[in-house]
Amino acid sequence: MSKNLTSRSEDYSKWYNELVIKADMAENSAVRGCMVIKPYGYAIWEKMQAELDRMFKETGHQNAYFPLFVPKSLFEAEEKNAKGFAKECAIVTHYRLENDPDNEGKLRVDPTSKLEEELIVRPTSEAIIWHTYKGWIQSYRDLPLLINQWANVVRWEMRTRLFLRTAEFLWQEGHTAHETRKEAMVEAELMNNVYAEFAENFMAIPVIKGIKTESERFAGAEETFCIEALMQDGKALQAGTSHFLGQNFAKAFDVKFTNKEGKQDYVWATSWGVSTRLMGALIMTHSDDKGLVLPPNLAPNQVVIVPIYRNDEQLEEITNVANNLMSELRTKGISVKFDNRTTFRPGAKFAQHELQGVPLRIAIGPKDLENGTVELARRDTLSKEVINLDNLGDKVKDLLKEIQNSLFQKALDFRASHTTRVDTFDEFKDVLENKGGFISAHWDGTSETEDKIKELTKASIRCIPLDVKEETGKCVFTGNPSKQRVLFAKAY
RNA sequence: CGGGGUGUAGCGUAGCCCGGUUAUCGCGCCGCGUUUGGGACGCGGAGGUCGCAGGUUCGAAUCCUGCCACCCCGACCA
Repeated sequence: MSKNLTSRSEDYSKWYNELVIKADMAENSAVRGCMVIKPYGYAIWEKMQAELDRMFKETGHQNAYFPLFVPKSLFEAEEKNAKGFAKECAIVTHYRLENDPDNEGKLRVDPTSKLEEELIVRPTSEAIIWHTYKGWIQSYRDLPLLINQWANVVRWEMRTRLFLRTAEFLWQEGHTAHETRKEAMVEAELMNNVYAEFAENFMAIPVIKGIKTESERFAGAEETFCIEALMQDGKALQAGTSHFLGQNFAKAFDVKFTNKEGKQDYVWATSWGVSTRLMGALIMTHSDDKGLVLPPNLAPNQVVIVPIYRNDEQLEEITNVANNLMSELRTKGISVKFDNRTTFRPGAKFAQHELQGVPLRIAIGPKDLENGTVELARRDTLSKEVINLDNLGDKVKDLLKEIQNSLFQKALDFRASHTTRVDTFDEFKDVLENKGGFISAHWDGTSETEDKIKELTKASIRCIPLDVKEETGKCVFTGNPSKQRVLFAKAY
């Protein structure tokens, strides 16, 4: 089995299992494609949650929680949204089991417990939330309503892929209500910017901000903003979306307010979300054949100290040095772990910490005790140096910052070298097949052309970048006039 | 749901075509000892419904039938 992380998606699955997540389905269960998030993986998710939560609150949002179950009548209220998700819903039809008279010791669904109305396990929460908002919004004084929810959702996909498309996943979903179209649009773009900032500054993943074409748009949205990232294997990954929902949901759920002029109007809405899919993005952006590479901002442990010793006296001395070092690092806000397990030898520990992506490793052995030094090793470059203990705290702090930046820069360089401007369809196919990555090409703006290209090449329009300058040209497929280039890629 | 593939110990596997001792090997696990600056070594040990059910046979991991599960490709996937 190939260990090459940069080749194909199946290989990533191997690493997920080894590193942070195990897909562990119950035997004979109808539920497929669920995931177990192991403690180390969950610690990373918690880091992401904490930072996102901070950013949401800084932009005026509050957290709340809404039910897992959505009555079918509410679910179907916004037609487009319902239709978009109809094919991938888990549905609760009964509420009780009973002993199976034909099968000793087994249970069966009690047919008398059939629900009057089926409950949909939320694939997203617009319906239940907008139903609730109706009771919360009467006046412009109740607006804007800026709420976020951390939750799990279920989407019964025909085919799942660990991390990137699991049947159940964790995410946050923001749902906001506004007085005006303009304000809602500003909010949708603002949150897309928050996601971009988070991806780039915190996760060290460069992203393209853009809007989706009509056919890739969220069901029920009028505009979908997105951030698109490029993975090491040349495929694109939608890392987050933020939707301007117009008045669609307000109308579907009858959410009206009295405006400053005393007139009734429907509110304007947005919704936005990122999920545990970001952990897939993290792995596929930075990891190498030795395992995970974590940006320091996301690492549960930024530094690990490994003692190397022959006897108890040496261990004691090393422990003293390590304890001093740890308190120095901790006062500088650096998270550090002393790996003094006696059950593993140093080499095994090195390999384990590399697998887990700990950004910096400090080894302290007998030679270091003599010389007042330590061995400092970087996970990202795999380089090692022996340095003096003096001012080690500052050195470590600087190095962590440098690793964070260098991971981002490396990913950015990769994206730049895998973004190709293309003007003919032959070239388009050639680049897609032999190089991969983003293709910047002219498009005539029609869904027909987009569909046709997707059918022929499996590449879709990932987004219409927001920062692209207008440039007249001819559609790469039809030759019809075009005003700007869009980004194509094969996507997960 | 269509096409292809695979099910043997916690993981990865040999054996299957051509039926025949106690089902192979590696990793991992447990015990003892020696080790410890890049995944240690020696000795000893535990662990198996060979996916499930039926059939053929003196005898089935191996042949036949049915079923189940998983993986890949497609359909599907804001």
